[in-house]
Amino acid sequence: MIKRSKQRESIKAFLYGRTDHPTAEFIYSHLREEMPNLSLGTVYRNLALLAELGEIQKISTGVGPDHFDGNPKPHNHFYCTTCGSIIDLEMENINHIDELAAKGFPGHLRGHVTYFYGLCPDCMRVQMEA
Amino acid sequence: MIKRSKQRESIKAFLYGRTDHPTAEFIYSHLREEMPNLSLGTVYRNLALLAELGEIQKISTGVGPDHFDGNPKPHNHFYCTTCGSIIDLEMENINHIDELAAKGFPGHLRGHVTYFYGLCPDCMRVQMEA
DNA sequence: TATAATAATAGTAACAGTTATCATTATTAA
DNA sequence: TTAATAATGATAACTGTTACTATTATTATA
Repeated sequence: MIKRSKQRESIKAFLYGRTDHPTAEFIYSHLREEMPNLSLGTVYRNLALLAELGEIQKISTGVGPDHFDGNPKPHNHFYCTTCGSIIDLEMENINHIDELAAKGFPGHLRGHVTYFYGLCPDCMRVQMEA
Repeated sequence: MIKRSKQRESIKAFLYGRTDHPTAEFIYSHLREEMPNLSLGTVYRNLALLAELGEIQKISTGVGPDHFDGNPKPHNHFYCTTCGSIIDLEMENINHIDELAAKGFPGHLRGHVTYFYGLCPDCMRVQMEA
């Protein structure tokens, strides 16, 4: 049985109020300005819970810390290999790749995770100037 | 300037001799039977180097430890969410998704990482029996 | 509205996986 | 054969995350 908490609601509101994809640490350090005794463990615990409930998304690139997305609707992400930021991609969906993968595979394929990588617009600009 | 080493060659030979996708720890504990004073750091160091040289592949699912693939040719992987094993998929290539993603993206897209997930054949069998 | 049950918290310790340090050893160019 | 230096083993340190526990907050119900 889930009981509401100020902390969880703040975390959710924080994520819903932005379109970037902050890390647990980032969320923690920002919310702490308003809730000085918020605990990092609480942030992790609630991010995991919210992701499990399908209210937010967890993004694990395998490089550096996980990022979190306040938008729970399925969409693709871009990862900048220079600054580490995550950016939403507006592109047609690619779910047909699941059929391609499932064809002839003897297990049970449930889905896929994809992220695209390269240089984000900001880092591209910096590189041009140098 | 790269100097050869017994350790690196053993690691490479170990990976080239199998079609599964062992972790650094697995490689370490197996090679240690023949090289009792092999160090785990050496395994990590060489796996990173070999991956950088493009002689092997590093697979980061974001869940648990990284896995390594002795086959450096691009191909797709399946990750079993029950036992954690990584399996090669034989499927047509999906590089066209890069064009879909790059279309209208203002940064520089260099590529993508995809892994498919679900239940591997072994875990599926176990589940059937239960 | 008061109480009792229990979910959630803060603070902290512990953990997994990996990388860094550094004195010693192995490889290789000259 | 020697000198330069890349690689090693052993271990410490690090990053990101999860687990533990006593205390506090929330909520169902009396």
